[in-house]
Amino acid sequence: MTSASKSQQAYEYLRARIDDGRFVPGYRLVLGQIARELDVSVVPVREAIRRLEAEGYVTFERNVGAQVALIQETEYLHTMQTLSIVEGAATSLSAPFLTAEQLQDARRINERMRRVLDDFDPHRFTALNIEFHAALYEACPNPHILDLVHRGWNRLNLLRDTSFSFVPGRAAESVAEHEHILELIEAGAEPLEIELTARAHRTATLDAVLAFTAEHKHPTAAAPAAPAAPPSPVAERQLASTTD
Amino acid sequence: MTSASKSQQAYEYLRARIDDGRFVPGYRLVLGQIARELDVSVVPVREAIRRLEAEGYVTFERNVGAQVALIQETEYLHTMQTLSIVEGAATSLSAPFLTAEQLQDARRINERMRRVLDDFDPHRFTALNIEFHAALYEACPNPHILDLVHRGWNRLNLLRDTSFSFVPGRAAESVAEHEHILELIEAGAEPLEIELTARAHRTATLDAVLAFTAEHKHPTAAAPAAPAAPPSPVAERQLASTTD
DNA sequence: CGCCGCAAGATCGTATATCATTTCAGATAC
DNA sequence: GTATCTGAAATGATATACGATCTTGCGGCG
Repeated sequence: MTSASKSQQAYEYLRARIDDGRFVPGYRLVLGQIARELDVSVVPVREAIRRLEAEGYVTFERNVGAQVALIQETEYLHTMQTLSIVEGAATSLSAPFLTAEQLQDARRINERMRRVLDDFDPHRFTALNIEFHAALYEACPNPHILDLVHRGWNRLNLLRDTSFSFVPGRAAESVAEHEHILELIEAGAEPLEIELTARAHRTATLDAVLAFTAEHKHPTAAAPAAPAAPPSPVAERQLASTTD
Repeated sequence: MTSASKSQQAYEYLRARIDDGRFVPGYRLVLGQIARELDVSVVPVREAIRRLEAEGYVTFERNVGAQVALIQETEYLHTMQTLSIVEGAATSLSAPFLTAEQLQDARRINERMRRVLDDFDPHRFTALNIEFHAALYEACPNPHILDLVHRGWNRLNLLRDTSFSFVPGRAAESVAEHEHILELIEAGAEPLEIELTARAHRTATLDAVLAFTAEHKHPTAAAPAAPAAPPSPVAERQLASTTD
């Protein structure tokens, strides 16, 4: 049994370490060193890094080398906004194909999330959250959109373990909104309504995180132009302000 | 002046040939042969192909080689649907940032499209169409979404030169819808309205192409399950039927 | 004291060489 | 006549080697 190619091994090795945070953003990826660790030559490692580069996981500079992609301040905003759009679409497109059984599964996952609320474990809650949403959008018949959703979630993983660690109240709201989405799908609601509800669900999390961090951020590094911004649609303004 | 790296050269070489159709889908990419043509060794060519693979332009099988990605029957549908979603979002997000001048530019492009209608040149019309839409979405502040739109257009390029070659009446409708979108933006319409209008614009093209091909397709290869399907929302049903 | 230039080390870029796998033609057996 | 086996040719996979480029630290000079 010939194992996977060295190139593939290297890809998986790097990808795993980037995903779980052992290689933090900015971490320098030295070809020779990685090759030695894997006991291969540098050629397959280079190929793996090319793939990761094309996927946005690492940045590469000629004659300088690769490093785990740096995330800007605004990266979280952009990722969440993008995900809100593609996930909303995927959920809506997926809805007509969900069987009663699959909807039951989703509801069971949401029930487990509700129980986790009592003895709150952000990591577990986030894992269930992914499971719940995946159950709703995986039936999307358009593979491109599905791929975009997966990429969005992956990128989100890079950014921080979970949004729910930061915003206390958000988890409970989230469970309630999940139930609402389930009801819409079961009732055979208009696709657009499902899409916009799913989108709003994500946007609400984004807004909650932004509002929370805006309040709790180190006052030393306070926002320069908006010392006491009103709390409402934070996301929209923040995203707009990142045009530079 | 050191030129771009060999790896980059190879990437651009292949990409150009895939984009303009000299390398048709299914075309076998033999490493050694390409390396000889470019007068480089195979290593940089391999790296280039890894990038193209990650971007979906080529498929790769171990110990067998690479070929230009094959497009399934449904690929056009999926690409257009995905593009309708991300382009709609990008246009909507971009709208608030468009200056009066930029809107003027877009309108001028649309006027040129209108003039092309008289002496119809599908290729030229398509080029202007890209220009028009780019003018409207390029101001989108979210780089991820912008990237998705670009990828969508690129993939569309691979599929066929233009949708407008196929559907006679669609070009004129398209120009009219462009004008409508411009008016919405100028009037400062709700973001959601802009988004859905831009989305519907693309969906309408998709529907027109589907309806046209359904009618004019070789009767020998007729649709198996829907011999005389009603004409209305073709796209939705077609997309649904591709779940397999 | 700080800036500039130079040299050494680190790292990347590419070519070449060798091994592994696949493919396919031709031969052989049934 | 067909099927299966076999071996050579084509191609991909990886390792090694060497030259190119960048980074860094040290020493001289203003």
